[in-house]
Amino acid sequence: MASIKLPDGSVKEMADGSSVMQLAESIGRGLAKAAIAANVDGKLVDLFYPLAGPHEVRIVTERDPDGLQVMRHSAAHVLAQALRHLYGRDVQYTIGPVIENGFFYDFELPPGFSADELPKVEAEMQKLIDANLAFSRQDVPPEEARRILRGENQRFKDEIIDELEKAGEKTVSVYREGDFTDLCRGPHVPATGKIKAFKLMSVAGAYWRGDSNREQLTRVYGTAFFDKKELEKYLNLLEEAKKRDHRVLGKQLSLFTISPLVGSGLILWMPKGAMLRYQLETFIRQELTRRGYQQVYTPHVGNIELYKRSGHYPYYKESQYPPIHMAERTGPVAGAATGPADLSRQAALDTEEYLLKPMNCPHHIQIFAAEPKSYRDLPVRLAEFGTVYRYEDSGELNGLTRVRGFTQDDAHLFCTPQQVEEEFRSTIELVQFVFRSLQFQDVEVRLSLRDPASAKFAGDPKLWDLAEAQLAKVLTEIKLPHTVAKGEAAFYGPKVDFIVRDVLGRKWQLGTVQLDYVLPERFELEYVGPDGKKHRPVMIHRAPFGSMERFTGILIEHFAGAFPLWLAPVQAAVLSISEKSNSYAAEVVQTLQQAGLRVEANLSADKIGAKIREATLQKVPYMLIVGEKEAQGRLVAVRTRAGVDQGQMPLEQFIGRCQKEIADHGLGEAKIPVSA
RNA sequence: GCUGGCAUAGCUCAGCGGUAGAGCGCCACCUUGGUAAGGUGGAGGUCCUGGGUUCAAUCCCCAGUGCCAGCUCCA
Repeated sequence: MASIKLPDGSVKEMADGSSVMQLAESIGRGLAKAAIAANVDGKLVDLFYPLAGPHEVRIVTERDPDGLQVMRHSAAHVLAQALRHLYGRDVQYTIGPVIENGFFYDFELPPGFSADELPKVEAEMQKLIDANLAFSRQDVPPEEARRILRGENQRFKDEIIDELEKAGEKTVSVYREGDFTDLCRGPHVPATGKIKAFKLMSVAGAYWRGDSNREQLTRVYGTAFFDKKELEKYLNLLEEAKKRDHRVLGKQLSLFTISPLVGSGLILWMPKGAMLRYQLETFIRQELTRRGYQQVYTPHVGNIELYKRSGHYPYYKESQYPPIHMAERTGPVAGAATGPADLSRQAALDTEEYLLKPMNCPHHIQIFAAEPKSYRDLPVRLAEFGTVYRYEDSGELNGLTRVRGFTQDDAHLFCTPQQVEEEFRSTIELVQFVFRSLQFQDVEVRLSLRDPASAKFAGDPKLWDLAEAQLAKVLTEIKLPHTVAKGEAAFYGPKVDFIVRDVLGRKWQLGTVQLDYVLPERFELEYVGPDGKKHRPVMIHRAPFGSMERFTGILIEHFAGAFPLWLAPVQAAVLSISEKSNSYAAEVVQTLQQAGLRVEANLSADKIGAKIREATLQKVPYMLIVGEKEAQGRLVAVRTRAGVDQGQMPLEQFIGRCQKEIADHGLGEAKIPVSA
């Protein structure tokens, strides 16, 4: 007998070999109808899975997130089947997993396949869904699976089967629906009719096995839901997300631009974007002063020897702008060497090469090393908004979030080994403070460690172990939930990264705190300890924003362009009712500017409705409507960008409220109360 | 870097083998209007760049550049 324990704690006895479906039916017709798959002892299985002996079983239905995943995976199979029908047996299907908002499947397709074909593919899929083809499963030895899939003319599957075999699998599973056969772990929906609403989203390239040296496949993305309304909701969400895209808002709100003539990935900050950035920088600067940092400035280039010494050059040669060769300036004409001194000078110039700096740490290290240090001086915290240049592959560039020139809100802390944990803790707290101040909720904290198997990581493994242990200890002490990523460390040390998503769901690393025992070693940094002897300091690299460009990009999306008052490039728009009120409007502007507020006036011949509309679209926090009534009483009529008419108030009162709102960085959905 | 798509007015986009359009924006005039679009007129284009096919190319072909999506990479 199969003894089935259900989620409500009850136990059901069934004949051995009874299927999950039979179990569901025995519980209720409704459940059987809604059943998609089942969770048996923690494992997802098909409805035809046979039960024997004691089990804990939970029927997975359409309402269960697992059910959605199973159905989407089945949709991927239907996609493959449809492509096979349309393009023949040469179509190679490789892998087709479920992803966060849908699924994809990678194919080798006839050349010329493009997104234009998707409607045709969708139509074929719909036919297969309408046919309500049942899924079936067969467990076979690897050799048999190989034979079956070769019979289907599939060559990529061999490689997958080989791996499964190597991993010790004695049997592998093959699923069929209608005339389509695929190697698959399962489970699947009972029949294709369970796929109620689906859409193919896009076509893109992808490498077989994610290896850029191997076959380039065609990846078809799709999504599916149990309900047409759910699908529509999702598609609407995507539309809304596009409107928040910082590249779109950056243009609409005149925040930044990129000119191909200047260069790809090089950001031109327009006045409004620059003001936003200036406010962020001011905010950080104040924080740094409070926390005992010292500001420094360093140049945008550095001798290549500096980076050879630091180790950056060999590691990151690929993604640097090519070195500037001085030799090109000292050819035969320019050289005109006449004496031995000139010759040696020219020889030196000939070999000199400069890099646009890919990072600031080597420069800061030179500042630290410029004067002898005592343990009494430590920790030394050197901060700079340092602009760095990295030659990213063209395909990587993306608005403000992936660029070739960017400014880090960088700092390097030099401390004694005893100070490491405290300094590390306080920098983590600084990053958290920054994120909190900007109302970021959804931040992934990632502890990035080295991969001992990789040659990428420099320095003494013992120091790595120490550094990694220190980071983990601090994270545990401050109870900061985090993920761990092996192999993601910087070449010189482990780090804690703060990662957020953009509106399209892509993850970006913003803040970072990195522990480094390697660079102090390479540059032979030292300080004199209480014992009068030389000791080696430890470095912490940290950037709460990460880069001003990327952070600003994410911030634009975060606020959908409606920045809190303290950040808004224009804080108030003064709108005159008619040109008769223009002189008072100008006076209001001047008064507000004198009070330190950022104001724009609209004195045009437009009607007030049009002026309000324009300022609202520009997401200006406050609109001050001024007509003859206001002019007489030195008043302003306040309207928020959210569309709330807050009525008239004395000009001075408005200023006072703004100053208060700015000072406490309150989120500016125009929260000035009408009374008080 | 790879695969695919796209590139037309300041912006968003339509269009066609016979040298080009809309809406918004801009400018001017009229209007002086009280909380999300007043009216009229006007200016504005190397149809991304370079080759090729053609009597003729913005359109078709090739190459390049840039952008978009994904992959790969990522300090």
